[in-house]
Amino acid sequence: MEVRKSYHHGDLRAAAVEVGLTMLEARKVNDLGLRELARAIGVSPTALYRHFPDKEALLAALAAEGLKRLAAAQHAAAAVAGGGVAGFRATGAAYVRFALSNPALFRLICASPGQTARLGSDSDDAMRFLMLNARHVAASGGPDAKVVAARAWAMAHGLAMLILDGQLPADEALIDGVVDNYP
Amino acid sequence: MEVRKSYHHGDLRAAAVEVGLTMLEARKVNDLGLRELARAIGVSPTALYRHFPDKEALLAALAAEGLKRLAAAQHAAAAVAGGGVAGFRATGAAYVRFALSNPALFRLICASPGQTARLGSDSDDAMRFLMLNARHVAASGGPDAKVVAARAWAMAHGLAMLILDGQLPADEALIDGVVDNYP
DNA sequence: CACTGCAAGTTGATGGTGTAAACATAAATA
DNA sequence: TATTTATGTTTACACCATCAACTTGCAGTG
Repeated sequence: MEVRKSYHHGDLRAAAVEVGLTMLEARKVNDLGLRELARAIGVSPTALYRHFPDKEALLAALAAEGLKRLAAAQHAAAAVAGGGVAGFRATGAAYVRFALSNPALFRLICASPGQTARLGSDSDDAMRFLMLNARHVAASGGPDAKVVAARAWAMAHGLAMLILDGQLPADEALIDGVVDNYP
Repeated sequence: MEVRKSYHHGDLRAAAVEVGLTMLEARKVNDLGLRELARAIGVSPTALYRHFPDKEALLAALAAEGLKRLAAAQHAAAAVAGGGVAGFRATGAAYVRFALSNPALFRLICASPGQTARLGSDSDDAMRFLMLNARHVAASGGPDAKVVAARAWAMAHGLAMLILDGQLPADEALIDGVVDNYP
């Protein structure tokens, strides 16, 4: 972390997000502290309160940036795999891979609710893609599209969480088996 | 909480677990504090250190008791539903229902790793039941039994977590749809 | 029964946290 | 240039987990 010459920082908010994300990369649990972050940036703890009302808002900003990166990773994976079911599965695999590569950030994303995703609505971009594929699968005479979507999301999410919590082994073959041949 | 007359408590360890579990019932996140618990029991904070090496061990004791209750709930549900696939699904539904009814405790259970479950081994009782059913399903020409087991667990776990984190609605119909018709 | 040892409580202190209030500085604006 | 305003700093408070040293009373032995 570089030393800052001027009394004012320049863009403390951006620095907080950037340094915060960097610090999160190195940990398995989401235990980032406000004072700790301020120390790393080289600023007094209370300076952060000029840019975030409280610690929760700070973490929410980190989570928002993390969510963007997750979405980008999913987009990229889907693009590589092409459309259709292959793209759908690639999206799920990317979700799990992102979680395993960024444990603390992923946990932070989950813990920052934003708002409850309404499975039917096309609120989010990822949600739109999820429902699109779910409808496609459901069309060929299966259960309701919402159920298909919830199942796919839950499976990827549960797999990621169980591995992160050390309750399932981070076995690549297992992950592929679970994600790649569903539905 | 009753007042204690004697200098010594009698069975502080048991009281800590009991009161701790009671306090967890009232919260959505696992933010139980050591001092807070001691206060509720009516004992000095450091007294707990005679029975637990640190806060983590305290929480692990709570998690262990919670795991017993989860297992009991699953057993009961399976017994009611009878054996076979119906019992299997009932186990999954009980898992989700337990999580929704005891959010903080469930999160605590997940956060206390114990040891990584080896999906093949019959280490745990619940694990044995899971693998038994997975083998049954897998026998009728499907994917590997381990994959079936991981999928079922991940789906129940993911569904519970997404609802707890407010990312999926706690819609009873959705839960039934996801769990009841799988696999 | 008296004495003694040890388990299980206590108080007090240390360094950590998030956050509020008052003050200081530099940049922007009139 | 003078003043307002955004953005820092210091200080202080209440809370937390944990350590060390002290106290209490039950249990077992002489």
